[in-house]
Amino acid sequence: MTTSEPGDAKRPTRRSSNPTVHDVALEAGVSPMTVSRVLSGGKNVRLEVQERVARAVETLGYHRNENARSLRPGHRSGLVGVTITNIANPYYAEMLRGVEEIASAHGRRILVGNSNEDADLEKQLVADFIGRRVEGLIVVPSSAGDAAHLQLERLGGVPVVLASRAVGGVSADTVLIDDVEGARTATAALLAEGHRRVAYLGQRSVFTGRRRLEGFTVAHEALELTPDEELIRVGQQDVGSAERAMTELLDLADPPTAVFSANNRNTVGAIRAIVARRRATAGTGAGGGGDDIRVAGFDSFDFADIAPVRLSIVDHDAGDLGRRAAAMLFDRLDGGAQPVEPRVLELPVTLRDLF
Amino acid sequence: MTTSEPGDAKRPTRRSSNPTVHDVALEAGVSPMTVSRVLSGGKNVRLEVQERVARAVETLGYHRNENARSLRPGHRSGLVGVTITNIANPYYAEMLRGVEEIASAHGRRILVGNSNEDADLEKQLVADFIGRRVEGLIVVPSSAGDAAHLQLERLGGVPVVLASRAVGGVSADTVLIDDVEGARTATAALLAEGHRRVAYLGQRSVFTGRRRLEGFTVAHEALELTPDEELIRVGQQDVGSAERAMTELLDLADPPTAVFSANNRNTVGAIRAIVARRRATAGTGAGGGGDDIRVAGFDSFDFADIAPVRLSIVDHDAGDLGRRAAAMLFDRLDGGAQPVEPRVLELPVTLRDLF
DNA sequence: CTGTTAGCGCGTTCAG
DNA sequence: CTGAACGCGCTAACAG
Repeated sequence: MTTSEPGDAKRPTRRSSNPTVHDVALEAGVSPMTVSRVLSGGKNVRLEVQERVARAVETLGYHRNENARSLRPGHRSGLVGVTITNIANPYYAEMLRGVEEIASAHGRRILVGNSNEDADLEKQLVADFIGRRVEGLIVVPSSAGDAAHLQLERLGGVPVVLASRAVGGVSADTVLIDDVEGARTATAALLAEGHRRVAYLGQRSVFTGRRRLEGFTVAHEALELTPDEELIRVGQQDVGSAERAMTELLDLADPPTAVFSANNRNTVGAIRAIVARRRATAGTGAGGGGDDIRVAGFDSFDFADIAPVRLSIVDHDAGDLGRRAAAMLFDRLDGGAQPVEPRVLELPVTLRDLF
Repeated sequence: MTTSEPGDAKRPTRRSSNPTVHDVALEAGVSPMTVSRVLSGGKNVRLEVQERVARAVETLGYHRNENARSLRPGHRSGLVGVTITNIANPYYAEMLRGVEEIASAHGRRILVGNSNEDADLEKQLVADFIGRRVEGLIVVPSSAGDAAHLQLERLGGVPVVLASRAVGGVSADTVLIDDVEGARTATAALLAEGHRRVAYLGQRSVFTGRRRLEGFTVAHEALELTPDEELIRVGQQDVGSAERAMTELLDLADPPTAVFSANNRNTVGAIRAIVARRRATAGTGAGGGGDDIRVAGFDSFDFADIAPVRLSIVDHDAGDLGRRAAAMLFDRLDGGAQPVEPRVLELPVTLRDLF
């Protein structure tokens, strides 16, 4: 044993490291336990002693070690894990803010990870979060790969809320937006105006994309129409590829007269293509394609209301999505007795004409 | 050797709680220490035993408790705290993604808090983060209130990197973008085109706002001009108020012929006002204000390149800001011997004409 | 190659 | 009103 200091103190007064209750106790001339008591409200401690301790805390710049604290039985970590497929996406950023707002109100902090649509990465994140003893998880599930790691049993009983997307085979609390209805309404509006060649710009591999394509199809079927496969373009992830896809559509022998776009990246790309075409054919009197194309799209964006096309937007509040998901989680965490079976919430959307 | 248990187990086999090394050890028929060894690479453990342990881990759904782990001396928490004035702002969202990317590459997770431009909230967040033993902090300092809590001494030696904004009186690593130069260049471009009544839309209370206004002023002074105070509008936080401010400017007896806007909210608002005015005076031949106003603004946005005005944009990469800030932090954390004095990095911007 | 001991910072339990 | 002891989960350091 033998660090064997001459004046051997049990604790060799470490300057560099963080001060502990012990250090504060020394400084205040009391026992660690008294410090602990003061820190948790000061019940049963003389006022004078409380002040002495408070002063010591101040002098030493003491911060109670939450990690050590959460080690005690019964104590919770105060942490919630959030994994998002792309933090930089303004939509999810707003969702994240909603989550943070509610978590904060419930005295929790959020650990945030970016899964980049990669199920393996997501799995690692979740495992790490559980290792840090998060009390719950909010997950925007990645579209690619297996999702077995989200099974409740695999999570060691940590409750999870799926946001924005559901996952096949995983039964958990889920908050979605009404993708099908939004897409259906928007498409129906285009068809009602008489358009019969309506293009679809979006995804098919992502959950929301599938649902929005379904709404697009359903709207057609309600009028006993069948969407032309040639007009369905999927897989564009960014504005650039969306613009190219739209340009291709405009170049068709029988181009669309309207387009429904399943997300704002595609909407912006489509409008760019339309504007570019309009400029190109400006003086020619050709009128070839770009003019008076009607657009409807999911999700708003900065300039939606002064876009130079006739535009309708399927609106919904990402912040609300985050708040609802968080509320659902804390309902399980803090609420009393909960129903065991998972709940699915589908948030409504509204169609807004911007012309 | 004493499993020593007729009746009394030291550990009463808790089903509900998370399994521990102890539980895994029991399941695998080894000691906790062996489990620990396997978990940290399996050095000096027979392969057969490793497999047995691995199986036990799998069966029990064991996750190593990182909080307990980080309690051991020398061990670090693997956490970095990030406070942002507004997570939902796409600009900061992208910055956050940059931070996450680098943190992830360095094996750290990020704790994220929203300060909402409130110094008190920011202080609480920072205190809480330190309580959780974050290894470092990345802070977008709030504009309102005192910032004493960001002093290195108050932080108990936890390194902090200030991002996007500096703070008076706080000397810490800082990553800024070149606000002054960006604003100067953009304004100079307008003046070079002959404009003599150039408006300013932005802030004065926020650090970046002050710097951008400075650039605006400097550009004028370089030509021995003085900006007209009447054309300087500050305090608009959102698109709506920016639009109103711009409308007021257009209503002046001697309206501006160009406008420099210090952020994208203001730019979008300005363009809206201009477009609205243009529409209102369309048939009248009055030409009153809205037409051919020239715009230059800080920060890009969705539709910048098809905006219906002559527009220039001061561009910079928020993701890069985040990556640089994080890199600076990890330079101190993981890099060997570091310079003690704080470093300030000013990222360049570029002016881009979109017409 | 494997197990035992001890203690990281904190707070509950029980004595004084 | 205050303090001592114990253990939360984990892993260096030291036996064996």
